[in-house]
Amino acid sequence: MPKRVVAESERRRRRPTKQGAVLSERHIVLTALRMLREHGSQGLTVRRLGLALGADPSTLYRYFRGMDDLVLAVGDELIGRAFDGWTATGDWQTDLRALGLRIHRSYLAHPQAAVLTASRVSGRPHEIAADEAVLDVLHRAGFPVADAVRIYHCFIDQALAFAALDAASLALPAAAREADEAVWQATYARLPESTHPRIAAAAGHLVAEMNVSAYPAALDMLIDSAAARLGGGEPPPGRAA
Amino acid sequence: MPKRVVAESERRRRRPTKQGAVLSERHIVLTALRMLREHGSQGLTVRRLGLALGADPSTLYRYFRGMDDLVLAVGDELIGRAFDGWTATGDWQTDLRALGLRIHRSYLAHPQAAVLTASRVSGRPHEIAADEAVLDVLHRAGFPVADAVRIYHCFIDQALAFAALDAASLALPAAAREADEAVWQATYARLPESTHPRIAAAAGHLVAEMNVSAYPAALDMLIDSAAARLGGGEPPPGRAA
DNA sequence: GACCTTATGCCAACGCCATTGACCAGGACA
DNA sequence: TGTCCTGGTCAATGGCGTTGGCATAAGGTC
Repeated sequence: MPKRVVAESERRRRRPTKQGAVLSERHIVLTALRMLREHGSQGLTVRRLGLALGADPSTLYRYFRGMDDLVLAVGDELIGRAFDGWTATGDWQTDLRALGLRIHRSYLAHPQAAVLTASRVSGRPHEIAADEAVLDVLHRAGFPVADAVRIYHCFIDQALAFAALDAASLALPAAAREADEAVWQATYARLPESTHPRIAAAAGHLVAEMNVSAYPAALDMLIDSAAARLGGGEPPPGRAA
Repeated sequence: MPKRVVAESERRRRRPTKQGAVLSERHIVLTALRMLREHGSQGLTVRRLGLALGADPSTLYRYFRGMDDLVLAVGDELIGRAFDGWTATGDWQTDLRALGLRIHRSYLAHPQAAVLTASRVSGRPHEIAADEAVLDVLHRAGFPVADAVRIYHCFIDQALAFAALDAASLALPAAAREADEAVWQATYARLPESTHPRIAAAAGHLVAEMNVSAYPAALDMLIDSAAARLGGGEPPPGRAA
């Protein structure tokens, strides 16, 4: 039993598996991502992963403390991908918007993985780099540090929170997802005006609106509000109760 | 095997269980809620639920199609509670803020349940009532229907998304949660200024800020932005890519 | 190239889990 | 009182994560 997992950087002996595969943290993470895509967010199991890797399931525990540890590593991979090839333009609103959309898009590219990881904090390298980048954009925009931290907090949580939410519906198996959309059409569009006047009045708009993500609009509202505060010299909203 | 679950309203024979308990949908939902609190978000299992109810585990399938169906019912219970005792004041900003905070608070009162339910759409009665209430507030505020729908979408998704995100950290078992916070202190506060200047400069603020929810501030920013649009006559932000 | 250490892969087993089909007790209603 | 069928129980199936013990070959040293 693996009392302690060996850190990837200190790994020396890369013994091939019975079926000839050579394992590594990254190889396992990428395989996990593929399995999540193919089998859904419930479909990542140690046994299946072992099968896909050509290794005994228990071998995983030489690389990760358990399933949960692996999931965090998968999440960090997604954050890392969001920043691939990004460079700051110098205009903070443009940069913030681009970063938000990149994070959101990166998670939604792997909805089944995003469901498991988007609400987790790992403290892994890519995550830290992302935080530094956002704080840097706000600093250059001229926000005092206290305001920058508050806006940063709203920004990063909003991005992750919407990623998790939007991923959840994308990650549903096709059948369930169509059922969900059918619920919107069938349930909401059919509510009588007498009991649900606002829904009835908005039914057409709702069906169209609810099939796309609200994140871009919500992000723009956040940036708008921050910009107004920066211009007017007021502090950003504090936190209520 | 229960090919079809009998609707609660059509249930007639309430046969007591071997151990004398009388079951109902709501009783099961409330028990599930209690078990989630006591055993964590992974701790809701059919077997344990049966034990807690004083019934055979398989009995659950007479009331819900499966675990997933039960989870949706638990979620609707939480939405319902958010609206308990709420009445509109007529001031749309006040009302919207109150509703957002109520939803957020209701989910966070049961973090382990919120993790499972906050990103799910059920189409159940309480959920529909909530949608009607929000649309009604926006309508009375004077937003044209298209704008109202877009703001409603941002509002409801942001509330649920933050609820899910914040619940996730609250729902961690005490040990893991302290480890998470320790990561913040240890990892972030210790990053050298040379490689992570912005994090280093903001370290003190970060440690304080990251332990509370960003939702109230994010909500205020959303309302601010909507108010500016209403005043200025501009439409709210559309959706980008 | 031989030897030693030990990292790393494999095996078997444990105790969970959700779900199902067959069965039957007993409440509802005629 | 007799019939029907809801809503309980029981037993079984095939999965799951995780662990302890073991075997073996990789890498370092001489």
